[in-house]
Amino acid sequence: MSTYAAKRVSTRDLLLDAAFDLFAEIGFAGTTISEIERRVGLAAGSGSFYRHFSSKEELLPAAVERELSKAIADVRSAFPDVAQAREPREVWLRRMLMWLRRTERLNRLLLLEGDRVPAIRAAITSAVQVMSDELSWDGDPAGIVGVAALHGYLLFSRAIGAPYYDIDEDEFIAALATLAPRRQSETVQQASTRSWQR
Amino acid sequence: MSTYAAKRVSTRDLLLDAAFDLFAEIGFAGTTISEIERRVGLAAGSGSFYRHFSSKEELLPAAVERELSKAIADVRSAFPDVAQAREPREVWLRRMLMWLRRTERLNRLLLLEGDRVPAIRAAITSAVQVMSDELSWDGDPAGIVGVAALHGYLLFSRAIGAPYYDIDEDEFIAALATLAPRRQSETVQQASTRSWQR
DNA sequence: GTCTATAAACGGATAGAC
DNA sequence: GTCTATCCGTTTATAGAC
Repeated sequence: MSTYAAKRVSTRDLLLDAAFDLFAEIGFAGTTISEIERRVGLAAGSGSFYRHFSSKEELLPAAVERELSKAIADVRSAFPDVAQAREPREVWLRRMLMWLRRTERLNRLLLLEGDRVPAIRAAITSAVQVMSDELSWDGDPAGIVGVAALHGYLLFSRAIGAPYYDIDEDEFIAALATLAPRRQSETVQQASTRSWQR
Repeated sequence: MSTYAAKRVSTRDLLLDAAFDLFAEIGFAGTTISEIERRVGLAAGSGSFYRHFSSKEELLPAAVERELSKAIADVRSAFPDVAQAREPREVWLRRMLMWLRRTERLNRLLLLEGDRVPAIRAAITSAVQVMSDELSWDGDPAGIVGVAALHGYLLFSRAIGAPYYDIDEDEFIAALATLAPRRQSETVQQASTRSWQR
């Protein structure tokens, strides 16, 4: 009941955090209860975990739920009142990239376990929608293309262990920022001269 | 020795294919030898698998290697002599999307196990380079942005179980195709200083 | 709430008959 | 090359002392 007691993180929450880290890193199947216990300072292999959760399966949605709440809170505190902002495209792209980094493990878990566990897919998908709203992103096609590109860039840079096609982050954002929808009148002529054509 | 015998797929190759499917679907840790045996028609739980491979670990790089060979061969037969092609951006984007679909499971496996198994990361990364060359893609920044966007679109559409931000494939490609670098006069100042900025 | 001990099931791997 | 049978380590989960 004391202020101190209220501030100390419960073992249950520590377990949820450790479990989420492991699930996102190596997947649900590869994660053992023993490793989770070890990470929070419990004796590995003792069933102490089971005083807090009744099964490993029960842990998965609970860990996702907790991480989603934290991510949403973080987005709200990091980008308050961004709705009215009028800003250069590059600033917006950097903000989206920060957001994608913050939610990187959630997205990875979605990729890993989304198929197998529909509840996770639904929870993460709807939370992403909430955060998109917070970021005041109206979802125009050009914006979606930008976010998709950042998504791909981030995921594969991580997977490859080097910048995607050796383009560093600043270069990538700069390239994205200079892309804009062509006006109707320009389209035909420019289509035959651009550099992506061989 | 007979023509028929040469054409019949060996059990070893069936095992490699089944293993690859499972690894890409549910990951290495989540895949059991029993399930692999079941998929190729062997009795699940019998050690028949071990007449072909000495361990589960040995199976992983072998399965990736086989799938990489098949993917490269498919790309060559599907897009022969594309080097000289002059084509609209949208056609190029659709071709890249086809390629990404063909290599989707390889990319998923890279995401899943690349960190844990450097050999897989290296093999897939270098094969992707080979295929990029086959597709005669010079890797200009605008092109890389396009491929990254398609990558993100494809991966997350699959993970979400619906089109990414509810934009269907044709719309997405159309949006990508109409994006072009703004003219120098509009952006040269920002663009030239961006790379040095933090 | 955590520990020791242990049950029960599972998964990787081997031996030997056919 | 496949099967039955089995070994053994690991993992999930429970019981009971403190």
